[in-house]
Amino acid sequence: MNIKIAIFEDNKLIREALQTIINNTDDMLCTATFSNVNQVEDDIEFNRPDVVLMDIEMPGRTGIEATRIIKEKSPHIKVLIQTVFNDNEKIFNALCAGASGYILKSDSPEKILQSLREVHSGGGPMSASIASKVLQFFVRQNVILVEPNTTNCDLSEREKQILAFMVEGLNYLDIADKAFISYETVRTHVKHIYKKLHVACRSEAILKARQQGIV
Amino acid sequence: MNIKIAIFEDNKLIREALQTIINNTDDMLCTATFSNVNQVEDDIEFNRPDVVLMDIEMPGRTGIEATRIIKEKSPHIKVLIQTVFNDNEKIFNALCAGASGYILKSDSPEKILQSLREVHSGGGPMSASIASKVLQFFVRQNVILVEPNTTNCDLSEREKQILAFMVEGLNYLDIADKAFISYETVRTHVKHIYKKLHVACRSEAILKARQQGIV
DNA sequence: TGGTAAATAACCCATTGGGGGATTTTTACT
DNA sequence: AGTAAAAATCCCCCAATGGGTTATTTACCA
Repeated sequence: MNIKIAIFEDNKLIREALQTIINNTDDMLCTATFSNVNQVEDDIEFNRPDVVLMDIEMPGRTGIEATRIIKEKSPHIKVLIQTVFNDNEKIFNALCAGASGYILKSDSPEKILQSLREVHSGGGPMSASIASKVLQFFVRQNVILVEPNTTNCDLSEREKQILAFMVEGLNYLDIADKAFISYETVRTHVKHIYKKLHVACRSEAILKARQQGIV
Repeated sequence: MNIKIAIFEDNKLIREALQTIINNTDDMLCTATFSNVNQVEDDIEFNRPDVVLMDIEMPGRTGIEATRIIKEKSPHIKVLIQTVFNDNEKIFNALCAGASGYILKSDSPEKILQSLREVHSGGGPMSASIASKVLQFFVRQNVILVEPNTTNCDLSEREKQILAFMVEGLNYLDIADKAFISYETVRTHVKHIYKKLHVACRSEAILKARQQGIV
């Protein structure tokens, strides 16, 4: 029943402190600790934790790379990133790598334990101040490029069909065959689709289609 | 020198209260107030504010639509969204529409004035609790689709130059002129860039370049 | 000193995208 | 019912893009 936790942390003192804290908690068990992520694939393979507490800064491979590897191999394992830094881009990268939550090392033990429980139950704990900065970073960096469901979906049924074929990777000729219309008609539809979606090329249209669930 | 502010707010009491607060502040001037956004194009055209204080919920066209229109026509105008709601999706949509910041109507006048100054100077004020919720919403909704800095940046200096020209919107011929090389060489570089960035077309390359700060 | 990477350049060819224009069918609205 | 708008269909022209291949020169590194 206990939450099985693995710790990746290069600092021995911190590592052992975390282990002690976790093992003195009723509903948790620290089943393994590691001082680096160089064998993270094997470590995870053999240890099978529920949650990984991951230091973002480590000698050799970083915690972000390790997070990506873990989430690729075992998407069900939650990763809680822990760091001394408050670096928007690092946090951003960690989130992209699949981290479930993000806490600071300065957070209290109670906060850490609570965050471990939260990620385990599917939540995404993150200190509000961190979240605010990251969001601003997103907006500034134009990471948020999705136009939400407003201007689109005035695609006609036929246009949606054509777009779906495009998402499948078909070229105009193949789409023409599948849709029983001429090559030129496909092109006309595609032009209309681009205008309505405000895109200029195929891959942008596909991106939007996916993001907005038009397909 | 004053920050010129336009208010869009359907509630007359709130609208006039905001106007009074702003006009009693040294560095700000409320140059116009509107009870709806149905003529927002013209309103902005004639009024030319620095910052727009926008109610998200209004009869007729919503503040989100208005925000998108404003940012399309006048990207330099900052929009500060104000609402009684704390709805992740609404906030998300507002951000996508180009809003610079997001505050609650329950925020104090001081907070509102401070936020107006922040957006005007390029910041993105947002209550930390709102940001946290929105971020979690993003992660859950898989809005964040960006592959962070992993495989790229092995671009050569020359390739980065070419990519920068592409970001500026130049075509092959113009890039060739600017870089003092032949059209064909530009094309060769571009092909290499695409391979290294794992993209298949110009706009994808530009997207990655922006997101990963290669430019 | 030989191999590798980068920069340069050229060729061929298919596909794509943008600009028109045109006709017919369907839908919608008065 | 009649008309206007939108959708669907088709065609042409042409510039730009993307992929592949090959080749030469330079520079650097092991």
